[in-house]
Amino acid sequence: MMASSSSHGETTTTRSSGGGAAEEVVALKKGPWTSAEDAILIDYVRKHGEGNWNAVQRNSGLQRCGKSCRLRWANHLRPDLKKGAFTPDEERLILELHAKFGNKWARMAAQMQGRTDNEIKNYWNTRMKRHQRAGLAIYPTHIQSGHRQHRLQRHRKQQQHAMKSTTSHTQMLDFQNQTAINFNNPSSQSQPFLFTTHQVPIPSHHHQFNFFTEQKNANDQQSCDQTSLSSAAASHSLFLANPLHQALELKNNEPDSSAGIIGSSDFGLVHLSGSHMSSMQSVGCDDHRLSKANVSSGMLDDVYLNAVELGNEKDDSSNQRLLLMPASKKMKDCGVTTPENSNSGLTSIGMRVEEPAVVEMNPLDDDELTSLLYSFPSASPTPQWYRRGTTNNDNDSSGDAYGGVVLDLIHRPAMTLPDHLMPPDPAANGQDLSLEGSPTSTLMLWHNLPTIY
DNA sequence: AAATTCCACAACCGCACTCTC
DNA sequence: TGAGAGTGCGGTTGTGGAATT
Repeated sequence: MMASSSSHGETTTTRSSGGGAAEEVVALKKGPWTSAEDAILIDYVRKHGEGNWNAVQRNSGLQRCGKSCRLRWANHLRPDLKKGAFTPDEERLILELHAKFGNKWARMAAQMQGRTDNEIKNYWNTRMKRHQRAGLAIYPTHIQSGHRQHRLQRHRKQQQHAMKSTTSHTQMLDFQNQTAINFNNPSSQSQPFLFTTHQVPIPSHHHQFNFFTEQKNANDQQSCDQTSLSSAAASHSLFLANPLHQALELKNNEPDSSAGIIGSSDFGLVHLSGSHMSSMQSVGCDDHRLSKANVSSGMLDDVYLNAVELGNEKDDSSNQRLLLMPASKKMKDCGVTTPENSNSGLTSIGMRVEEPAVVEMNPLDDDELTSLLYSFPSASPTPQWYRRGTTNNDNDSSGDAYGGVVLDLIHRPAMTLPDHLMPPDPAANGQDLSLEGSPTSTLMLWHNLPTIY
């Protein structure tokens, strides 16, 4: 049994020995490094090389934990580090890399000679804050449009594949036309169903919207391919790159936006809060061999994902189709961590974190996201800022700037859900997902979905 | 000049992966 | 095959200095 306590920059680690007496092992220092400590560490690495960082403390007398040593070396003492502010070229590169990778700082750092993930992360975060405050777009137009064009291209390709594909036990989902959405009864784990809800106190929402592309062979569970709705939101910055999302975030930051986002706390599709936005990431996974890639950012995974991606592009017979599947079932089948057993990989909005490489494979684009949003009940109570956005209030600059998008969203006719789209009786299956109103009612409230605070 | 806010940076923390035994 | 150590990564927090009020 190990216990740690920390005070005045020192962490004392004790280990209870058999007799019950606590044996003091070591007092590890915390806080800023001194030049003397740096010298010891540099000397140690010069003699022994990098790695085995826990041995540094044992062999050099440095009262720092291995992690701290590694970090200090990697971020400050490494001889190949580039010091000083980022050059304009580097700043441009960061933007491009972030558009490509999302918040994968280590991967970005790997592309930037002499720069550390921490540096890039700090730069990005402060820049994000600044831009958020100023209400500016995160990406310059050329990166934004380039990225979008790239994704649209892929999307069209995927759509062509989908159109060619044959029908199987699950119906094809056409996001553009909002047809053939298969919401099967979730009471049966084997049945496809869109939602999994878990009654977890905010902010740990696990309300997921999972989408799977399925290979031709429906029985080949290993070849399943899962992406999620949040992939359309991609990284935080990609999220913000979308005017709709910008609008959402801007609105959400308003003092009077206490009720929620996307028109309603009851709508709940997107849960955002300022403090959580930084963790917004892209989402997705591939087959079960790639399930680890869902949470890993390893280069080998990248290589593999890229290979898969290339293969998919070349192989017209892959016929990937978008399916709505029960998240827990499908994800288990794919070897993907499910909300039931892990919080990891979930964004603050309850969306699953995706490997950026899969973002590129993701057939969902912002358009599909918007289409999907349309597929949800829209006639929900809206907060003040939301209603303002719909009235073209000229005094509301943010509503003005993004009003078109928001307005379009809310002014979709309230949809009615057929019986088979109705969520299950919570009492019957233990799921706490419910709709308020009749299936034919135009007012449907998802009253247990996440809200914005 | 003092107080407050903003900003950049360093460091820590928790989680998850990989490797070895 | 499972456990534990080592390591990497991303998010968050703490801190000191600059800028602003």
